[in-house]
Amino acid sequence: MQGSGSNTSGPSFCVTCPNRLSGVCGTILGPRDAAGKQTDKAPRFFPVRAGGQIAGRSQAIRDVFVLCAGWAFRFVQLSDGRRQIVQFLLPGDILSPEAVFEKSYMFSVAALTNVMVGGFAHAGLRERYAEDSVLQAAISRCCIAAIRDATELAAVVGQCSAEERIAHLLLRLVPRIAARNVIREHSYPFPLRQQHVADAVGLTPVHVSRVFGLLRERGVVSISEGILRVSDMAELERLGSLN
Amino acid sequence: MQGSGSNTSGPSFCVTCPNRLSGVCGTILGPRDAAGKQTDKAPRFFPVRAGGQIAGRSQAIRDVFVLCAGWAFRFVQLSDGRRQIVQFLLPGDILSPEAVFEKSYMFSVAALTNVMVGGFAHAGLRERYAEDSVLQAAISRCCIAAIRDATELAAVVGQCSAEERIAHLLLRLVPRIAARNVIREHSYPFPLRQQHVADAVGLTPVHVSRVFGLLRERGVVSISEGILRVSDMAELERLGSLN
DNA sequence: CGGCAGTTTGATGTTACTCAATTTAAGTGG
DNA sequence: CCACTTAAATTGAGTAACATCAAACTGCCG
Repeated sequence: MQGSGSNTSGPSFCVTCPNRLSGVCGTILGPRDAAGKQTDKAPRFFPVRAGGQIAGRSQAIRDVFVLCAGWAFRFVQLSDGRRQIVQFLLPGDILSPEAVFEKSYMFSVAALTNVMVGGFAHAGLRERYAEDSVLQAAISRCCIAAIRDATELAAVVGQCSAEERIAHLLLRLVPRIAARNVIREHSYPFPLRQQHVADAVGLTPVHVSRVFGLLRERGVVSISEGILRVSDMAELERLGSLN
Repeated sequence: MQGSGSNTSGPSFCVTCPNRLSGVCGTILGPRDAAGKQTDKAPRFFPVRAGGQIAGRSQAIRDVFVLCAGWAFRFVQLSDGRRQIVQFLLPGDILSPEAVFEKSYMFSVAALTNVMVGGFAHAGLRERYAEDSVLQAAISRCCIAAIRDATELAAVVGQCSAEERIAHLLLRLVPRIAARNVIREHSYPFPLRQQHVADAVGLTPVHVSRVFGLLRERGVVSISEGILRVSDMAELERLGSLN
């Protein structure tokens, strides 16, 4: 894990993030201690720069991390440099739900933008997990969501065309972004490079560029200056919905 | 769910299956009642014919199913007929770990061969889940494994060539088959049609046939009469291992 | 023997990849 | 604020991998 260990007192991110994981954050956070001093219950906060790795596969787990601010992504790294991005992480998301149960990370996580992560001591969390049924339920939901998302990704990547894959990615991302942040109606902050999109849907960046070009010409979506504009949601759904 | 509701008394499958899920089975099974009469704790047994559907997406969950005998597979069905097989299920496997927590199935499950499934009443299981920490741990392991497998599948399908994908599939399957059943050294029962392989790795059946042809010529693996022979495990690992 | 499901093979088409050049955007230091 | 530098996106041409279509072949069962 890179980034200094100094503890800028973290923003109270969980109060303000109305996403599916707020339950987890709210529960885990519990007693918000003075200045992020690590106790069994209060988290430590770490800043990580864009591009920096936050967790690596097979690395021993000391903390369970929650993303407080910025974007990150979970990915599988192959030995020859290829990588599959499995999930983009937004504020409030747990970086890696398996961290609660396992001894080492199964996948890697890296920062997409500059981020702030909150780390909860693994041991302390396990203790509370045993007693706290609300926490259990939250983590369960989280794991189930991870199963659903990973399975759906496999289906999309295995069965769908380039256009469908990209549409699906955007379709899943938009409501999650919207729950946190909207620029204007139908405009969302979108810090991904085309390389990220490519790694997430199993295409090359140049092909991603071509598909985005087509979608732009057809007036479906357009991306510029880090902003995603959805002009034709119906068409996007037609392309990217699995059902 | 098809298959008659009559209860042939199920085989005591869990005693004999030394796989990662035996813990779950052993725990869930608990009191093995007289003749499969449904109580809160004892399972009901259902036979399902090859090809028959066992669970369907969005279907309400009444039972949590465990595969007792035969092969099955979990898959995502797209509206236009395409499907992605997400996992092949062997005796001892839970058909769908999310069934413990959710109200409806997220994915579909079908029988590959004739199978016998054991169904545990969802309500009863939930009750026991709240109290039984061994059961909780077993289900957690199961969910974590599902996350790992689905994520790895997404990575393979998203990033790897046809040959690599097929090698990976076999590589993951062989130890699981071996834990239950081996014909001779390096020979394993393998009931999959090439269509199943195709749906599992995101290729067409004819391309699967070609790749199998190559692998056979190169003396890596060969399949005939429902038996998979692995002649060159080292090469299979070189091709199919993610690391 | 005939029919059927599954596999194999060949010929051809399409999608997406590769390589390389160009344009645009985003920083950076003067 | 502007020249300079670098990263990202776009565009074009050629190619490889896989899909599609169709026919032939195999083993199996009635």
